[in-house]
Amino acid sequence: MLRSIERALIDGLAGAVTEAGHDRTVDPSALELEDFDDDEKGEFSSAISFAIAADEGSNPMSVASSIADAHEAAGLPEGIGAVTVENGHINYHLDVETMARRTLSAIGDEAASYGAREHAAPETIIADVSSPNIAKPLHVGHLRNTILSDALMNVLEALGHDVARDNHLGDWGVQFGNLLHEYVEFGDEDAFEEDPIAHLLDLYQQFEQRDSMLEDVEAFEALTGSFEEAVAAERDHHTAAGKEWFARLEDGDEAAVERWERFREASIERFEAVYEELGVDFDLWIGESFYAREGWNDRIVDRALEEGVAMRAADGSAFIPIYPDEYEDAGDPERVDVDPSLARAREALDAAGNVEDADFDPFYIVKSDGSTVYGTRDLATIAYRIEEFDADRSVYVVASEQDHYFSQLFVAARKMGFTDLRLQHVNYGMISLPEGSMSTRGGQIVTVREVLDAARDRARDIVEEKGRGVDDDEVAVIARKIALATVKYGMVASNRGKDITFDIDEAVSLDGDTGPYVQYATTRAYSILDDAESVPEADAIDPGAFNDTDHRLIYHLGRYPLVLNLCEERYDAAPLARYLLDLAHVFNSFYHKNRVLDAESAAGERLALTAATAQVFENGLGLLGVDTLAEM
RNA sequence: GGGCGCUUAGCUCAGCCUGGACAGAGUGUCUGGCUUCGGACCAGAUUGUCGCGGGUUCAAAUCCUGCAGCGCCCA
Repeated sequence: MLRSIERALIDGLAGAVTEAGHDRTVDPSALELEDFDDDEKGEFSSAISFAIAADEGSNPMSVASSIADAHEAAGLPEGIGAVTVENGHINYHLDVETMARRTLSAIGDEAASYGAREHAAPETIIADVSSPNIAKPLHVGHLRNTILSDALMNVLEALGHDVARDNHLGDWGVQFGNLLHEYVEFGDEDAFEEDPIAHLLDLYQQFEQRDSMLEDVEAFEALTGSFEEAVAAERDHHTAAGKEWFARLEDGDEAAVERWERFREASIERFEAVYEELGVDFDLWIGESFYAREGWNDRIVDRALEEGVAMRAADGSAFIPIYPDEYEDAGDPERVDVDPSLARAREALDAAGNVEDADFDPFYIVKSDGSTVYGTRDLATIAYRIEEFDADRSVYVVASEQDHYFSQLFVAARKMGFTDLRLQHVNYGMISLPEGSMSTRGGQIVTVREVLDAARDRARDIVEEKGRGVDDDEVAVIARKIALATVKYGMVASNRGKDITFDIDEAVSLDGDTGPYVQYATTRAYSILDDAESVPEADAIDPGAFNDTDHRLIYHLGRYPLVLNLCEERYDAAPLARYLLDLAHVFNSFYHKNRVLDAESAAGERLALTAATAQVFENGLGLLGVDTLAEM
């Protein structure tokens, strides 16, 4: 409703500007949506009078008045009750009765699909989400990724896109050769059965620590050179063995593949338990290994070399050269501008003598030992998504550490001739934990398991202390849902690009801007509705019966669809999370100021409004993956 | 050495992309509110060189630019 009024206002404003004798084009940015709280500003306002006055050398106040008069004479759009001029601004005021009637009937009619719509330009979207490496536990980074991408994809689906979530597992690469080697040499069957991921992580770290051991040794100059050499030789032996195991894996060697599959299956089994607890689901679990084992990587390499997009280096590696001026807009097929030929790279290489010093960035697709890398598999994934899925957009929900990598990948893809697909890196900032909030066990990673357990324990204490109408056997279930709300809000309430400090104490304290605050408001709405004998339909109420406090709530309910649009624009779920916090504030204030049940007037109207609010909470929290609670 | 990003109240963060009317929340601190639909709440008070300098503009937290600090990536 606000959206259609906004469009009508822009058209009307453009007409009024001309009618009042001013020469100025009016675009949508000329109109601003204001908060409902301010009587002076109205709900929509325009400052276009200042720009016109500056051009004409006239007074903004009189320009504004002339436009407002012209607009009023031509007729204001339906739903706008008045136009005023204040401080040179043109302010439009909603007709509150129309707003109430239209907003409440829209929510009543559309119910669970209020806010959702058919998209004018729907896309088929495939997104890399979560994407953990197998043989390692899920950590807080995966937590943010998984929760953000789940919410974002839910929103995109609600807005009419066709979305496939692909858990793009990191299940291929030389590190699994290393792991196979460690396992064969030092692995323990029983320990693996007991807790496969923990055991594999130990082996993995053991492999990696050989490097740091070497550094330690180098630090002690007192030690003899021969000891240093011995350590280096030991390290080299294991590195070579790891590479050999990965080569065996790539060749399909039975002993290698069989073990690797065990690692993969055990990891996935553990991951699935966590995902289920988080309440998230995926459409695809393709993983990097698929592209290696099904020949997609080889085809990418062949194609890149045959078409002269990639070049061989002296050491046998192959790369696609990328020039600094090509990065801009590579994600957008309509604006991308790259030169796939190698002429420029050859010149640069001649001038510089070697790849490192040349004036381009090499995007490697084959290493000197012939094995493939990340980039090869990501190019293969793009080819697959175009050929097998006919996707319009390939989305990568990956931490912003990878910004540079993805801008290179996108340029490389364009050079490969993959021009039909929109490529988008949805990056997000790092998560850190405040000092002392949780044990990080000597600098090791903080796992999703640890965060969830801590959140659940805190939530349980609070439910036991403050819960009302909660039976003892329900405490655990409710505590779990509250814990999830705290964690999800902690991950998604900040704009995705920003690093966040996740303070579990603050998140679970349930005071102020937290997930449980929104849950609490919803529970209060349910509680009122429960006590009502019946809730009137939206078209059976008198829209003139509401007061200012009611209007404020209605206005916020009407904003909901605009908020989803904003989420799509930014590819972020944070606007939705914050909107629901706002709505909870407004609703809490509403029922404190206004009696609902047995009110002297407008009882039925406020019940209908309460029902509509509960509906919007359900819809919005549902997209964020947060459960509502009848009791808490 | 090169590139990207961040810097707004004591703390955690919106607002910036698309410039506009006194810069907003939460938290903290202080005050008030339960015989009334659930006090995990509400009402009020308090808190700012919008990192620093320069520029563009009728108008800059917002756009451009230089610098500083922090983070990340590449080498």
